[in-house]
Amino acid sequence: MRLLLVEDDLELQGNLKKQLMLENYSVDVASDGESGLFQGTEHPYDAAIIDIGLPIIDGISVIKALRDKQFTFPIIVLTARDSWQDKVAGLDAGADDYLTKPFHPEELTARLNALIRRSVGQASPVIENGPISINTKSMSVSVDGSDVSLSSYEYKLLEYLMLHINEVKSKTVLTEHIYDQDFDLDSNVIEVFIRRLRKKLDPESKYGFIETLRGQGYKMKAFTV
Amino acid sequence: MRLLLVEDDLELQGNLKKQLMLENYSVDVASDGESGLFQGTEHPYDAAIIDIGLPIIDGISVIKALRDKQFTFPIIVLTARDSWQDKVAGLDAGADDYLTKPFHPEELTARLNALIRRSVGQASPVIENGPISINTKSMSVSVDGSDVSLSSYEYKLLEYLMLHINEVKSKTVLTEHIYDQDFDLDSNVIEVFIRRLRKKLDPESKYGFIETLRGQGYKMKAFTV
DNA sequence: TAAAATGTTCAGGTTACGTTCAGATTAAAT
DNA sequence: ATTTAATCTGAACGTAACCTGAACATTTTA
Repeated sequence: MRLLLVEDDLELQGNLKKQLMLENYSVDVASDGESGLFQGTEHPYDAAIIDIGLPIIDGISVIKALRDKQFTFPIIVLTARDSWQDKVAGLDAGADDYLTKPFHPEELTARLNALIRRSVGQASPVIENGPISINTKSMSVSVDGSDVSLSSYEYKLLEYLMLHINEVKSKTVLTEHIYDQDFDLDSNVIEVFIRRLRKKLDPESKYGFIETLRGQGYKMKAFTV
Repeated sequence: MRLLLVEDDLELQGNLKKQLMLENYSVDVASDGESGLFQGTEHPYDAAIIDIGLPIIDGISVIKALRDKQFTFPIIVLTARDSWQDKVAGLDAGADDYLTKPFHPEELTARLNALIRRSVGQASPVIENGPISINTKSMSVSVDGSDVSLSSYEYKLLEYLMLHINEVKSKTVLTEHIYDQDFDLDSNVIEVFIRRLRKKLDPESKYGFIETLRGQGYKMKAFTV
């Protein structure tokens, strides 16, 4: 974990850096707003600690500038003054937390840990297979980068196949996994949905995503890109 | 945004609830740890505010229990005592932030806003998506640079969708996050508000911001500028 | 207190989707 | 080569899900 610490009080800066390094962080320091902002845009930080009262450029402006440039790492504001307006201004500028000096170093590290824990988070729920990509969270599908809109059941079927790439799935199995209650198995719904999927995903049949294994079922072919 | 407020001082509870509702939050309250814990497990909250000193079950235990049960919404701890050990204990139990009484209500709402934004991966209080831009602080909305005035519920709905861009949200989920107490789910309020939003944000339907996924819900489409 | 704005319900119109069907194609079996 | 069964394919249909304008109810503002 790499941190940026922007603090003009050199004694405090040194102490905090020491404490943070004890907690196994890598720490870069800056002593004024300008170089803090520069550093923040140049390196990939996991979090930043920024004093409000800084030479050249004040802390609030640094935070605003970073957020404007779409940097999203967590930021903790340090404020010497015990004025709640300052804290609110910091949070409104895009900071995630603040600490009022003086504070116990344990407080800083506890908050840092909580913030960083939260800012990392869920892996992206995307399944890819060659030109096909599906996002299970947004239930969206794209082929060769362009979106394809599927109906509910079309999507369910595709998702199941994408989750079992290269496995042959019989119509019975597909039916069971797509419908909750048991369903009339004499129906040809699966055939119809497979047809519609093929048409939507691959109108010119140039890929042949879904293979038919007569008597056995269907298979989503694996593409080694 | 739906909040849970657990506070046994009824006067403070009332004041905070009023203040939070002014900020357009839907607020459920509890006055002891036991019912707070129960409520927290029963409804889908976007954040919780929990006092440390509570009857029946103390705040720390409530937080621990919620985190044990895998609830991940942000939690802010209120502490009457000015002891940093208490704060650290709260954070270690799984809280994301704390406030020491007495505090200014503005501080609470500023921190809440920041936390909720952060919890959905949004660092800045301004959320942009193609031609739409909303400011979660001033609750103002603009499309193509010109202001659009929304009613309270219209805004709540839009904000929730903007905080979850590209995610499909069912009418049930939308209802739960927009209203506090449970609400008649047979109603078609969501449909009506979606309709009004579409009309106000995109009168000529040239953008199609909000997509309908039949049987699943609505989705705020991501615009890659 | 009246008027305006907002929230909520209602009812009828519209459409997308799931489902079925029937005939055409294809592959396997004899 | 002929038969048979499995799959393909386009189209049709009925039904919820959704849309939509307006009415009614409630809260806020003047």
